Amino acid sequence: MLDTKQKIKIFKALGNETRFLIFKNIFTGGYACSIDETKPKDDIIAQATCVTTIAEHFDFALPTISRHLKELRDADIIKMTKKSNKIYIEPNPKIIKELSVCFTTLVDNYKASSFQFDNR
Amino acid sequence: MLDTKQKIKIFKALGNETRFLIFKNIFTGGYACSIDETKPKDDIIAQATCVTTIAEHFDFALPTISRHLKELRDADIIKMTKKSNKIYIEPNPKIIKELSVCFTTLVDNYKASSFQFDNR
DNA sequence: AATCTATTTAGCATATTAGCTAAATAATAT
DNA sequence: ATATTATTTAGCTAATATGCTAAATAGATT
Repeated sequence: MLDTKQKIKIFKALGNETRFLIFKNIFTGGYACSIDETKPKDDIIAQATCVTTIAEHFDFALPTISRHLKELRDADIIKMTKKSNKIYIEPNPKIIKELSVCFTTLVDNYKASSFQFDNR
Repeated sequence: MLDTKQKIKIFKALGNETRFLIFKNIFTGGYACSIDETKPKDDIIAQATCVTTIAEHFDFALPTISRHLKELRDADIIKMTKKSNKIYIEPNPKIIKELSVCFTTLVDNYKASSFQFDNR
C-alpha cells in the first residue's frame, strides 16, 4: 500500500499541467520512439517511447522535459530503462491502480460511516 | 466526467502535505465541530466540522488553513456551507469517486492495449 | 580518436506557493 | 450600540517550482 508521503508525491507530480500531459501521453500510448518489428512481441522496449520523442510533442526545451520525467519517475508513476544511449519510458500501471483502489476505499468508508449517522 | 483542468486542480490541491492532511481528516471524519443531537439525523450540518475546528488540529495560523480550505473547495473536493456565522465543511465523495473511476479506466485501457501487442 | 546522439546537470531568472500578522467583514450575543 | 465569534482579505517574506541556455556525461558510429 502507498503511504502518505508517496501519495503526496504522486499528486504533486500530476498537479502540474506539463507533467500531467506527459503522463497522460505515456499512459495512453501516444507515441513510440522505437517500434521494432524484428524484436519479440514481449519486448517492452521495442514499443516504448524515449525522452527526445516525448520532448518533440511539447513546446519546452529538452532539459525541461527531462526534469519533468525525473519527477514522474521519482513518484513511481513511470519506469525509465536505459538501453544503449537511449532511455525507454513506460507507465507504471501498478501505482495508478493502487491509487484508484485507495480512492475507492476512501469513498466506501465514508459512505459506510455516514450511513451509521444519517441513513444516506 | 472530470476534464483535464479539473483533474490537474485536484492533484495540485492534494499535492501539498497540509492540504492532503486536511482533506484526509475531513474525509475520514476526524472531528466534528457541532454534533447536535436535537437536530434530525439527516441534517448534514449537525455532524460537520468548521474552519476553526480544523485549524485547531494544525500548527498553522487560522488564515493559512482558511486559504487551504478555499483551494480544496475550488478543486471541488470539499463543500463549504455557511450557516449563521460558521462555515460547515463536508467532503465531496462524488469527485473522489470520479477520480478513482478515471484511474481504473486508464489502467484497464492500458492493459487492454498492451495485450494487443505483447500478451501481457 | 573524433564526432554524433541521447540525456542529465549546473546555474540562472522569474513565477508561484505557503507561511505569517494585521485589518476587514459578517453574523450573533450582550 | 458594542463586543464577541468565525472567517476572509491584504500585504508581506521566504521557499519552492518552472522555465531557459550552456556545459557535461555516456554511449554509438565513423
